[in-house]
Amino acid sequence: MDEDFAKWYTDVVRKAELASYSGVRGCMVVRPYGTALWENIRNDLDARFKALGHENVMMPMFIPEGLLQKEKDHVEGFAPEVAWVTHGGEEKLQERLCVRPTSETLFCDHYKDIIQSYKDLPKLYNQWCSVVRWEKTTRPFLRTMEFFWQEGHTMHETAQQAIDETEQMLNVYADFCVESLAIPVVKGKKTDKEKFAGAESTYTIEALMHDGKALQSGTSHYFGDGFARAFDITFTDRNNTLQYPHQTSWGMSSRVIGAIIMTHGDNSGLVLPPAVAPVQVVIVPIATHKPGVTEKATELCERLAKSFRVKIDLTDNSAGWKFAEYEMKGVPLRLEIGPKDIENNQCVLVRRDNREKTFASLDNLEESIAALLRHLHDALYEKALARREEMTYSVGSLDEMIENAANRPGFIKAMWCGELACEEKLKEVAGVTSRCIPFEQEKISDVCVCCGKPAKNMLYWGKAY
RNA sequence: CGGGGUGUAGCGCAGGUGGUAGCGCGCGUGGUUUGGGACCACGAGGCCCAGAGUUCGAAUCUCUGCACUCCGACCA
Repeated sequence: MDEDFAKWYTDVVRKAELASYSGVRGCMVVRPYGTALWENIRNDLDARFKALGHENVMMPMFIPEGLLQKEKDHVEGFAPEVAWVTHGGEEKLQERLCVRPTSETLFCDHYKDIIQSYKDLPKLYNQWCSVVRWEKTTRPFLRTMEFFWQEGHTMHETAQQAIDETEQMLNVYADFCVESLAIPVVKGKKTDKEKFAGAESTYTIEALMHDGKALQSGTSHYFGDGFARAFDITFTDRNNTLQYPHQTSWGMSSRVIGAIIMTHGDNSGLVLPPAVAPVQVVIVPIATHKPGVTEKATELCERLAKSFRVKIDLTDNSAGWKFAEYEMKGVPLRLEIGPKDIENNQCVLVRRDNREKTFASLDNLEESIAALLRHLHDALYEKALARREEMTYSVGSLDEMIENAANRPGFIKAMWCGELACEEKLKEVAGVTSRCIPFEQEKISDVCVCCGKPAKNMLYWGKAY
């Protein structure tokens, strides 16, 4: 994986059977294993959203051109990458329809109809869907023309409530990454240059991949009342005066699957965090030709299925083949059971992350497995965190920035004056973009790394996917 | 969208001085195996990316597309 990270990545996607290329440029077939992984991610996140009062809806996949154009910054941001439907059957359409690249405009159009009074607020909607962006270059999960995601769109009585929602949802994403994906993230705010088209402010969680490149893993936007004004959404407030509601949107996409691959994967393939792994324990019976082995292993599988996502492999592939196969697929725990184990009322448990083997009694096996899965999750997180720390460093001067950006992959911490010109210059001379203004600030120096004028903030810089 | 690379069996590749194709893995059947990618036998599988051109004849030569891929620029 160190020689050619890009090839390693696409090999893992293919060999672990997450996705295949399709006949459609830039679009992938998400295979059953990849789909099961996405479903687990989705169910986990969905429960977190619903616990906070959000409701799921389903919007149309088409946006009439006129609707898309209502908010100026928004259309300018997305116009270059939308797909247009111009014909219905043989008939040319009166008005072109774009295939949604994101659904702010559709939600606004609908909110206009259903929001009349402060009593109608807040509206906390979310949808799970796919969207299309006409990307120039694509890679499975990281950037595809059609991708899968959820987009939350909420409307609030006051600016403060909307700001609170924006921050709350960013925290939901960050907690999800840590608790379910074992991926450490940096929480922060995007600079104006990097913020979402039409947003007042954009918040982000940034993760660092194995190769030192950053991956934006979730994002949450505060819109103020910009869209509400553009779409003429108004409500009567508690003092019987007409107001514009305040809005947010937030999204996390199937791209996080890319983050999982590039955060935890190793030379043997994928390594999946137990919380979302389609198979948490794979049972490999040994010497199935010996009497009783298959029966005992099957019985064990049925028993464990009550507590874990478990699979038994009874194919006649060799044991060694199965070991390699499930390592490639990132299954967190392998359970081996053979004639010798059966005699001793035990089995062998092997961790995917460090291949550590332990003999476990069949009597309290559920506890042993649960503990190992917990330890594995923690170990994945600690390892990823340690690597991120190792690859995060500070620079104080422009020369140092250029030198390090070229030779040392990772997050680069540096002070910034707040000017767009400096961001553009750093992009040009060092090839780095601002990842975020982290909530956890630290003072490296008093002056901007680029222009030397007084600095406003410390930023994370880096090369991004 | 700019620069490079690659398109031949499911996958990885070879072949190519023009004469309709081969290897390894995988796949099917039968058998022997099974604690780190087992083995034997038989077998199936290809408009050689697409279109046009040159030619008696094109997988091979010439154009033109398209797809994938890597490196930039742009974006979740």
